[in-house]
Amino acid sequence: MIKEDKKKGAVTIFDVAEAAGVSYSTVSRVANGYQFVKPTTRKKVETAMKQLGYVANLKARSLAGGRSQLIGLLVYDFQSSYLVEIVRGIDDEMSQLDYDMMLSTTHHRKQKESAHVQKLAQGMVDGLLIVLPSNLEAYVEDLSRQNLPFVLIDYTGNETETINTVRASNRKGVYDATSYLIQLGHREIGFITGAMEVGCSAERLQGYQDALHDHGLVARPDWLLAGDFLEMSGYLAGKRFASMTERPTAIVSSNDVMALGAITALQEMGLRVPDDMSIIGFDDVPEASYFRPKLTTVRQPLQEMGRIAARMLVQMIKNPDEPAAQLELPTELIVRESVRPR
Amino acid sequence: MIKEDKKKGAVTIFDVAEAAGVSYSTVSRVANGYQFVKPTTRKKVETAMKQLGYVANLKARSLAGGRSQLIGLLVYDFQSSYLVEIVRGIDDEMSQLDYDMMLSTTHHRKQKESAHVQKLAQGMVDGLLIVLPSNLEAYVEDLSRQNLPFVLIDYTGNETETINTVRASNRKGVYDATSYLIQLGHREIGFITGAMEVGCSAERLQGYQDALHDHGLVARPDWLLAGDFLEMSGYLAGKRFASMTERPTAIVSSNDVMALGAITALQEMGLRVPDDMSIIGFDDVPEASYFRPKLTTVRQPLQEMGRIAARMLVQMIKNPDEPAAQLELPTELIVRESVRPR
DNA sequence: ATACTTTTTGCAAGCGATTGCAATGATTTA
DNA sequence: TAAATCATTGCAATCGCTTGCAAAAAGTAT
Repeated sequence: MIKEDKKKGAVTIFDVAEAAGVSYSTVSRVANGYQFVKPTTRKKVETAMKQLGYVANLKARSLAGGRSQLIGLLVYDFQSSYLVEIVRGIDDEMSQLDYDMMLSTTHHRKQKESAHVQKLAQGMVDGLLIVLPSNLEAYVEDLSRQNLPFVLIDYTGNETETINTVRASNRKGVYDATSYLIQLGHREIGFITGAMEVGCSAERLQGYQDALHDHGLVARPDWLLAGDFLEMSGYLAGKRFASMTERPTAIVSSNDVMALGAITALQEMGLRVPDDMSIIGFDDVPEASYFRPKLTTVRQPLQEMGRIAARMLVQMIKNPDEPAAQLELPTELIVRESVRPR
Repeated sequence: MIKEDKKKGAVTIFDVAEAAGVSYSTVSRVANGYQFVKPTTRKKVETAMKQLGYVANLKARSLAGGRSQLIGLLVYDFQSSYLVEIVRGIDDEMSQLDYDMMLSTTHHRKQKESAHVQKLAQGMVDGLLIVLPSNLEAYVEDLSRQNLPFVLIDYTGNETETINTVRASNRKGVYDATSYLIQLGHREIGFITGAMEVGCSAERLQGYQDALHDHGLVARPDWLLAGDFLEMSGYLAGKRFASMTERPTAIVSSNDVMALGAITALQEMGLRVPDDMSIIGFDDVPEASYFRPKLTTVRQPLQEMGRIAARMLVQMIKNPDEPAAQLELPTELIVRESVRPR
């Protein structure tokens, strides 16, 4: 009845205040769980809120300085399973922590990145989760200045000591994968790189090179093919490898999607995997185990990374003075069917 | 210089107004592309905005009644590829239309649905895109009352004439798939249903039954197994089919994920697909073509559905008087490797 | 130059919350 | 019983922006 007065449906704290016979500030305090409210008053207000179906207006709340229970999620793409997996982890955790997320996709348009960051920051989020390849310097400063908490996922850069990051052990993961191949008797091992503007690509390459070196092998430059994390580049690399007169007996790919592309290419060229060529990926995206042969790969705990980043962020939001942390999660070699002893 | 006065970084319209020597309302008008602003003034303001790096504060803007360029996206889950595909389409289109999206996942918690809807609606979005199984009555009324534009994706219900929906031809898709099997000589055809609380499940089942009927075949009740769209239920159905003494020669599954589960089960029981059993899915999620045997399936244009829904919504936002439309997109039979003539 | 339009601008009133500060009531202490 | 203390509550100012309304400026016709 009472609420029918107003034209538009929205029930405000004033409506609740009137219904409960208290002032609007008291309603606000109840809504925010402020401690100094007389229990009986609290009850009255809560009843009124329930009865009127009051829902806080986020824009107003966060404009006035409160929390919006909204975090921003900035990713560069949404097509790759890699990102979807991370987002799944984030979504899962955030939804348990009662946060919603605002998703912004830059679609690789570099110039848009910092505009997006600005928009989100000045916008309405309590914190930011960022999965972007690089170009960080452009907005990190802005963010710190506005002291908006943020966590970088899978970012690999230098001056990282003062900011929160969550990543996987890229170097070690590839190092282990390469060592595994070597233990299986492989001596001629090729490598497909990721997009080199992304920090982790260099780390993975390093893992490959270190492993060869530590086992007394030398990396042949012609077996180091440049990829960009997309399937097509893996496919092309596969074609290249297949048509070499001296070809390696095993290949390490900087991610699963390229590995899958490479296998397709190899098969098209009449080579069998793993009989004629072993291949190992990185990430362990869902497709890796659907594909036949099932892909042997280095699992990066993507969902877990998302979850942890989410928790870190909420932690930062609650306590902004928390010192920054850099987490590196362990990777794990998942043995399936795409590798065979030499 | 000027902006350094303020403690916090945020540049407001007041700062811009001062720098440009005009009133704040003028700045607001320029920011919103209002027509009655003298060109020279507009230029001055724009220069000042650029120089100070002004970014509109969304919360304030939408609180005051403006647009937020934000749409809400309500899904019940984020684990299935089916939803991810739809979201991909939406993201793609929305980002071109310069909207951001706020993602809320209900994680199947029914009671949370309407709370989420409320939150988003009272929150700050200009419109809502909803992918939820059912339970619609609970909030559709709320939405209409607040006249917040919204579009339902893949919703199948009755009283749908007054609301915007985008869906695929579920019945026809399964009808075609079943007919295809029949044309290939199959006479004994099993079926795995989806979760029956979801509207499209009934439609798909109907398609199966209609096809059998139209070809003079009768549906055997013991070949109609209940699934819930998740892989495990497909797997269990596969086991059931495999262990029947009289088993069908082909199976139609209400979605791909269950079909994949069923194939796994059949293989485990020593049956070859498609040699001993043909199977056909629905959706055409990415996994369908990675799997071996590659899955023959009915493609539902998921990304396209997302894109179209996005466009419809933006249309509604711009012109709220637009009449509601119900779009049904055609499905398409994708022939791969999991079906063989009887 | 005067009166009348038509553009451009500025002021002020919200939008729906949060919060510091002051006032009220209740409870203790002396 | 008065004074002092502490939990409760209310008022008013703010957050940054949109917009109706009225005043100022510019342009036209007389």
